[in-house]
Amino acid sequence: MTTYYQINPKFYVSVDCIIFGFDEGELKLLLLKRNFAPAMGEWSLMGGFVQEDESVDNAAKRVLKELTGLENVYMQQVGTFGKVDRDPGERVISIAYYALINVDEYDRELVQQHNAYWIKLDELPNLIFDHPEMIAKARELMKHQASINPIGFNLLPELFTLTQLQYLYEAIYGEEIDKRNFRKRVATMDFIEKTDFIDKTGSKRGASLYKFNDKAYRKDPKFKL
Amino acid sequence: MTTYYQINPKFYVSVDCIIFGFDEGELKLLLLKRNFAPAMGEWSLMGGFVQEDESVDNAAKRVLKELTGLENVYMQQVGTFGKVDRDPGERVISIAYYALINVDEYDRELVQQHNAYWIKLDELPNLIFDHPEMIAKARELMKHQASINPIGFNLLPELFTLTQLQYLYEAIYGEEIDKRNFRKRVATMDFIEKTDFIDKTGSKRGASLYKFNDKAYRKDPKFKL
DNA sequence: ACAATAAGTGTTACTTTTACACGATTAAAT
DNA sequence: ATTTAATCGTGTAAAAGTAACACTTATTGT
Repeated sequence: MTTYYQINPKFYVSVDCIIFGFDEGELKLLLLKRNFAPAMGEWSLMGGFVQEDESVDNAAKRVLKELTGLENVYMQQVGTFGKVDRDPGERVISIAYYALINVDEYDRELVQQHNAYWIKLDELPNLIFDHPEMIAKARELMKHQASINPIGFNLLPELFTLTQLQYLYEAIYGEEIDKRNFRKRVATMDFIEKTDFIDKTGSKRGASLYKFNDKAYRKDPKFKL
Repeated sequence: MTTYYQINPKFYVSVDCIIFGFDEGELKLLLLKRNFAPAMGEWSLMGGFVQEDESVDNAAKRVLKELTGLENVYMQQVGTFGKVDRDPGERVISIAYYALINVDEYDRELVQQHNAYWIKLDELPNLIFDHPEMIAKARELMKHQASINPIGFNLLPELFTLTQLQYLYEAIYGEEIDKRNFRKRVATMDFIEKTDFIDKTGSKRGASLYKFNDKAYRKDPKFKL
């Protein structure tokens, strides 16, 4: 079409996914022990190259689906990493996204095929390239967004106890939260609804199960935890 | 080197700059009335293509310098815009950055050569492509960052009155601020230092001029306005 | 029946935020 | 010389929000 663009160089563009899960009271990331080139044998985020026919956002969704089988997952762009030598093989500009998934629901077979494992956030191995920087930025961003938007529920099953919710937020913030103050705040948010179901697995007494009501949230979207 | 990458497509990658200035009590953006292709005659952000030998961040700095002559400017990445058809001419993936500059200091001749003008934020013209979306996101991000980091001072001259500082934050937040409460908060931040200079241009009485002391800030980096 | 375990529940002190009005100073006009 | 006009600079009190803190309840397993 125009000749305007042609004097400029073109680049490989990739996406990298920081996939958060919440399991056994801890935040974890789904990481690849690479059994493919480049950097075979090393740990990395799940990534892939943007293709001609897809937006960058859709590339991130595709890459997440390739690993987990999941669609309609909450994802957020973290930032673009564009140092000249960030990938020692070739120049690649990469856009990082984070995803919040429920660890009960992903496709275990696909994950195994990719040689991916859930690793606790405080036990991360060495990772290739600038992936540690991507993770650090994703963590900060997720922490901030989770404090003012009800996105944490993406990490929980549909029904959850208040104790589970509190442990999740303690993991996100990296600090303990007072139980009574936490429950007081939850009580102000009508979209966190008590159900008639009881969870008996966590205690002898049993704990009420709650659910997040998205429709009620959108009527009065005020969230703070 | 490896053949691993070669099956993947490459893309033009550009940067677009949302350049904020503060003048006559209002926030403004430096926008181009394009006298070049494509979209000649229309309004746009200042942009440019990433080159082989520069990081994406450095491309943004270069593009800002091409228009304003300024270096060492506060810039922040806003996000990456990667829809397939966002540029109708060719597929271009663009990374938006915002910059905060002091309107007393840019190179007026360069700006004139580029046919660029300062436009009030609430009087923006129609802009090409997804530039309005970039601006909206930059504004939100800048507002948030300016509330918790002392970056607003980049928009002011080295010496400023408290009234100027207040008007700046009113412009950033889009709402009025109580004068006494504002000054009380400023008084808690020792790195906003009163100087012996008096500004007589704004009032008959004269107002003390203050300056931001970066070294003092770094000793006790707590900012909130 | 009692021991063990997690669930559930209010009050008080403290901190932060908000609302609000007038005298001081000086240049310019009369 | 006096008045006018304009912005600068200052404190208090009420309200809202946040933080600290400990015991009873319900149930299962021994």
